[in-house]
Amino acid sequence: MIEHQNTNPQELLHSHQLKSTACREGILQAMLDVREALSEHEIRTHLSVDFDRTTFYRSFKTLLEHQLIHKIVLDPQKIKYAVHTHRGSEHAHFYCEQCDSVRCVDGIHMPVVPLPEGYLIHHTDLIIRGLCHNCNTNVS
Amino acid sequence: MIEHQNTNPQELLHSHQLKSTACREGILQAMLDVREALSEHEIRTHLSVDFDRTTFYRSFKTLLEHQLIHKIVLDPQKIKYAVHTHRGSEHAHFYCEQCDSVRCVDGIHMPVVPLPEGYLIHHTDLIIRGLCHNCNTNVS
DNA sequence: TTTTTATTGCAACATAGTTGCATTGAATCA
DNA sequence: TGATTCAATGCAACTATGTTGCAATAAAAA
Ligand SMILES: [Mn+2]
Ligand SMILES: [Mn+2]
Ligand SMILES: [Zn+2]
Ligand SMILES: [Zn+2]
Repeated sequence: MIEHQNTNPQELLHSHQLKSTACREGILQAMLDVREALSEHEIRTHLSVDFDRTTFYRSFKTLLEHQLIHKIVLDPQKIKYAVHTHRGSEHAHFYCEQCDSVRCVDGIHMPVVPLPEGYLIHHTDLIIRGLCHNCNTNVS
Repeated sequence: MIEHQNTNPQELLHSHQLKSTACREGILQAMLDVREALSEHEIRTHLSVDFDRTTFYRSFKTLLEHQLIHKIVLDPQKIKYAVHTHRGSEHAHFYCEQCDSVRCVDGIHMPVVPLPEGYLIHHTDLIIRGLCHNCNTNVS
C-alpha cells in the first residue's frame, strides 16, 4: 500500500507558504495521526501542549484559508476538521451517528442539481449520516 | 397555480397531534409567510410577541421531533429552519453566499454513494452554495 | 372545581467562534 | 551584535446557538 508523501506538518506548512508554529503543527499532526476528522476537543486531547482557544481557532482559520484543512459542520455543536489530502477538494463525508466519527469519502460524483435559471454554484456539501461498518456490524 | 392547503399553523399543529401554542404558531406562521428558511433571529423579528429564547428553542425542538419543520446547518453560527411541505423529506438546500438566503430545492435525486461494505445510510444532507438568481444577475 | 399535565420564563451553563489589545517571539536589517 | 519589524500568542470580553433545572403559570382532564 502506497503511503502518500508530505505527511509531515512542517513540510505541509512550508509547501503552502505558512510559518511552522507549534499550534499549527500540533493540529496537523493530530489529524495525520488519527486519519479521521477531529473536533477541537479531540485535537486538544491528542496534543501534549495546551494552547489558548483563540490561538487554536486562529490556527484553524489560517489552515482553512490556505486549504490545508477543511471543516465538516454536523451540528452547531458538532464540528470536525480534516486535512486536505491529495483527494479532490469536492468529496462527501460520512458521519456515524453512533460512534460520532467522520470520514472523508472519495469516489462520489456530486449530483448535478437542476437549479432554476441564473443560479451559480460555488460549492456542494454532501454529508451522509448513518452507521459505520464497525457500529453496524458489532450490534449490542 | 395550485396553492397547497394546510398552510395554517393551527391546522398544521393539530394534524400532528401538537398543542397550538402562541410560540409554535408564530414560528410556523413566519415560515409560511416568508417561504424561505429562516434563522431564529429572522423569525423573531417577524413576530410581534417576544418569547424567551428557551421557549423558542423548545418549540423548535418539538416541531423538529414531530417533523413539522427541518433544520439547515450552514455554519455553527448560521442556522436556518424551514417548514416541511408536501415535498419529499430528502431534498437539497441552496444557500446564497451573498444575500444569505436558503431555499429548499426539489427534484434532486440524492447521489448513490459507493460506501464500503457494512455501512448503513440513514439520511443524506446536500447543501449547494453559490449565488441565487437575484444576486447573480444584479451584479454591482 | 380540583387535579394533572404541559408550557413558559428565568438563571445558569455549554460549545463554537470572533475581536481588541498588549506581550512575546522569531526573522530581518543595519 | 543589536535594533527593528511583523507574526503569533494569551487574556478578556463578546456573539450565536443551544441545553438544563426549577418555579410559576396556563391549559386539559377528571
Ligand atoms: Mn473531507
Ligand atoms: Mn428544506
Ligand atoms: Zn460508528
Ligand atoms: Zn442571493
